[in-house]
Amino acid sequence: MTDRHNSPVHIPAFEDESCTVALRKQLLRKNPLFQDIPENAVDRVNSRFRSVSFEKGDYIIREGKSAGRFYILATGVAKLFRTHPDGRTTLLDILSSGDYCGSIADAGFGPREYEETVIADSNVCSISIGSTAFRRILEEQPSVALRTVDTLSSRLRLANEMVQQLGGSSVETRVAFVLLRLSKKLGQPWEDKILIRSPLSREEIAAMAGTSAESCSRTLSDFRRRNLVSAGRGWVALVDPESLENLIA
Amino acid sequence: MTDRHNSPVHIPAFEDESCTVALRKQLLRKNPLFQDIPENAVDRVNSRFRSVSFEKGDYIIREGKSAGRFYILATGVAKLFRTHPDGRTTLLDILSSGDYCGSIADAGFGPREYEETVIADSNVCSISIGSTAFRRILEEQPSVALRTVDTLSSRLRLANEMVQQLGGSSVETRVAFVLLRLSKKLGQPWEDKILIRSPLSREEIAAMAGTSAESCSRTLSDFRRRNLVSAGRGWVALVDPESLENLIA
DNA sequence: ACGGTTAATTGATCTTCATCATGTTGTCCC
DNA sequence: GGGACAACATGATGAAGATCAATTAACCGT
Repeated sequence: MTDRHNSPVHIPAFEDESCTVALRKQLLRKNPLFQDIPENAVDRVNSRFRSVSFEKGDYIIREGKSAGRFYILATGVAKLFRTHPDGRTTLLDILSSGDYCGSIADAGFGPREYEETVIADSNVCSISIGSTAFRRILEEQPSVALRTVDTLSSRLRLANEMVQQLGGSSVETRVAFVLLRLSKKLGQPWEDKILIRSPLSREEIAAMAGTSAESCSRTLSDFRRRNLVSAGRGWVALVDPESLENLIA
Repeated sequence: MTDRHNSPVHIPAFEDESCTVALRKQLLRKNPLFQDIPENAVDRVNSRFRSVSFEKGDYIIREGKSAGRFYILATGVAKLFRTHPDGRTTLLDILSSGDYCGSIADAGFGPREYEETVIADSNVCSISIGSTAFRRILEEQPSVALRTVDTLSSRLRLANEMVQQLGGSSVETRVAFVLLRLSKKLGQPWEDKILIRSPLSREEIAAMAGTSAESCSRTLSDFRRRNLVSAGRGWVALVDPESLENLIA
């Protein structure tokens, strides 16, 4: 387990970023959703949001609670999951800066309660808006609506890919798939590898890949032997993404 | 196997509907996406679509083919699936009247090729529009954009539910889940039961539930013994949806 | 109504993976 | 730097389900 030495747990990616005012202000313009709104509309849109911070471990949204707000993450990471009736949990995604969660649909359409839970996995700064107000923006700013449609389409495609993987692949393939997906989203170069910038236990990878923590551990050990990944307590880095990609195809 | 006698294969649900002009014209107004466009815009929007028919077995869209069109089904059913590299197939959804498929994103955003395949499972009439033209409608008619966002959100939620099921449940649960989902979408009362209005082989149910045709058959046999479903060659009807629902929870 | 075709069923076997149990090691905190 | 705790690793076992094989019977055409 030589991998474990010189662990990356303390490199900046894993530290809290501060949630400065400047950052919160610039979030809108950096966010894909608002990329092409006209200059003169930025302030008006911006003023409708308010900022909200969460401590690590806080619920951002919670299954069963009454829905109605929409959040965009500025800094930090959060975990999006669904809970089975028996208490087990399926990790659907890890959200980071620019990602959003919550409900867009309001009273008329869709469920009145959140069906997913989002928990801050580090300190998180976000901006937030009520669904109804957000819908007003969508009406007034067609470009935002188009971007929203695009982003939702893209998420839907990812979800469908996941359904395909879970439905028809081995544990090895599913774990490889999850790692690649996370690295594309949260990857950061580190010592010739791609480090996944999020605390990530075996249990959590397992919850994403639809397997058990033990099987996940075995698979990672195997990947390590084949020099495909480095992994330690709470972190994973990809050494050879191409070969992992081949495992899936 | 007394179930099999008096098969429903020939009741109207399974017959082709004709694709009349009147029907095609009314499609827009019945479709959720266009439900609240102003009266005076209907014709303008309508004129941008063109109608396309498909014979049973035709490809409507095909993985790997260059994307760029958007289809709304008027009559008939079609199957939406993804193909694994090894040729196996994951059935993601069964589309029927009012459902749509294809790409909304155009050149700038998203992949240039379809990532899913849709095959007509009966004769299908649809209306179709280029992605770019559709985006123009989204820009001009905010209500359509909102509806599109809502529908995508709803589909995404369904996909996430599916991920949860596939990731953490037994074959029995997954099959029950798939049957319930299909019955909600394609259910039709028939002899005190809810018939699923679509040709549906064990293989296809299996492809949706992420299992093998044999396991699916065993599960259905068991459900039949417990008086939860009726099923024959190519069809399934729910006898006791409540109990099936309990299997999932 | 009668065969023929092919989906569906059922049984037997083998593989994969979840689970349980136990040992190991990184990380945190002093 | 050292001890404690929790995460991780790994071995053994069993259960769920995939796969292979053989039989049955639903539906179709005539």
